Amino acid sequence: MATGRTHRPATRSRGIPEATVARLPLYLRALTALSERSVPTVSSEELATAAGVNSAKLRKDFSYLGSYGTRGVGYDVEYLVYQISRELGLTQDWPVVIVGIGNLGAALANYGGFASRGFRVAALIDADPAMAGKPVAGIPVQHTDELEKIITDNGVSIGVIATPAGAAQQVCDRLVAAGITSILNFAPTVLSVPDGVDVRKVDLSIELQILAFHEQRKAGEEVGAPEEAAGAVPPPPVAPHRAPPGAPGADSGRQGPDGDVPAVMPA
Amino acid sequence: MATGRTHRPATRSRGIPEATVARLPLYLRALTALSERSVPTVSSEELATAAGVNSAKLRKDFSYLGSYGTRGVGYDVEYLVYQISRELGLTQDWPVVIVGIGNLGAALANYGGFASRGFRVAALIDADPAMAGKPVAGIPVQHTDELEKIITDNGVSIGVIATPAGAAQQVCDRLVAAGITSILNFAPTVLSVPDGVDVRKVDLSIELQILAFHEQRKAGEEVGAPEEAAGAVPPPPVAPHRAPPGAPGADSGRQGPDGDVPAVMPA
DNA sequence: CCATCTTTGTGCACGCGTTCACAAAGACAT
DNA sequence: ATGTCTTTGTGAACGCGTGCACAAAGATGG
Repeated sequence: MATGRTHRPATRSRGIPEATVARLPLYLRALTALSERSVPTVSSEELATAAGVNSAKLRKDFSYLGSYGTRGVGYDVEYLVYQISRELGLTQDWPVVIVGIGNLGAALANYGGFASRGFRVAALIDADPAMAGKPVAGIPVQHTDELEKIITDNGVSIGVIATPAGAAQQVCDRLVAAGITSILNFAPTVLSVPDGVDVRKVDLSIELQILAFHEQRKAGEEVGAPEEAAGAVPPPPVAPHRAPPGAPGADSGRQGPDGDVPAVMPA
Repeated sequence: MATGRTHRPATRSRGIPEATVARLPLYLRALTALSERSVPTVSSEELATAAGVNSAKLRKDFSYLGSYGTRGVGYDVEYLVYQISRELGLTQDWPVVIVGIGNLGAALANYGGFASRGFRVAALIDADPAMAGKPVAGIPVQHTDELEKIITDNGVSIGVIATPAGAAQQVCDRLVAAGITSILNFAPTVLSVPDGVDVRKVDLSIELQILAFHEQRKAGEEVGAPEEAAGAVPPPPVAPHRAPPGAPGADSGRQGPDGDVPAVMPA
């Protein structure tokens, strides 16, 4: 997958493992589809297949929520949809603000899916004065100066950061100071936040790099062990200080726009 | 984080744990920043802080790549940048195709960051005939009919799916049939692929739901145990078949555009 | 009311990943 | 050279997550 866990090792609330929480949305999606087809009940086997997981894992996940199944029959779809929604807190309204209305921010704002499942775009915020007032997805963009006021007035607790990497930490600090306790970060930076604030990150660059790693591995196995040019692994730095011995100019002069691109970006 | 792992449990190639591979891009990013500031060496402690991880973890991660550090000094920045880049396969060119040029697809295409780190957008593909030929981010969009030809002609092995959920599996099948072995999926669907094909997914909806879960938990702890309205947990379905007893109409009639939205979307 | 058959819920074992804690390696000063 | 001080590399313990396999629960049919 393309997401990454951040800090906060075990959030184990009432005993629900973090790994299970991460799968609940998957089950919910599959169940919603079944619900729309008016399927009354579903077995762990069927649902597991639909969600792309192991049936034993699914049953164990559900066991953390309680015993909602009926042996010999399976799970009641509607009931399970309700239970999971409630457990995830989707039965209530979650106002969300998106900061950084560039290409990605605009795409996220236009993304109608927000409305369903209890998430509502309360405001769009951007630092560019030229953007102020301009409607994006039917919502007028507001200037960063209004950030604090917007957060408090709307009781927003979830913020989405889609700014360039350079502005992310600063925006993050302001969001947290204004009372936000959950952040979804699209900027390619490590955000530092105080305890009690959750951060999850979405990073296209990292995902691509992980895929490249496996891709290279696959290609390498086929041939035997091509391992780059010739001398497999260049010898470690013998004279550690100053310029490294074996390090070729491969990545030299690699600055450019790197490190300040809008949302999801390499490195 | 906002990404999710898909199938392929242990990819443990030459002994590099999957968890370590997922962190290498993080280290690389921090190292690149240091490199640009011309910092010659860095200790595991400093680098770990910059990457937002534990120093012991970082050292163990690097130990899988080999002994590239110097005791009493730290790691040579340039050398490490090279080693990690090579390990991740970033020293070679990776042509990528983006399928589904809607809001998100366009945002990804416009995202200049692709260029750095060896990733190159080889083509943009969309099913809408009206989009054909229209340039997005300077690259003319091509029709889906050309998909197979584009893949083979350019030797593309990595594909990005940014189509509506309904079209994702179909597009995925065609990509795989055409020879693609790595897929980054932005559509809110579980893709099934044959062995040997890696899939990673980015799902805004799931990330938001996970944040909502923790947010609800935080709010609940403060007050005591508000747990919804009154009767904490509605009794389990006594008459399992037919309509579930306690299930309120909370999520009823929840179809709408759900399940066919462009890229990242709820449920 | 009993037998059979389906499917859940979970005890258990295993493996991966994380973290601690420290010995060894090497830089640096004297 | 020798000693001190810094920092790496890793052995070992621990905990979480996964998957197997099965007993118990309940539906269903006679």
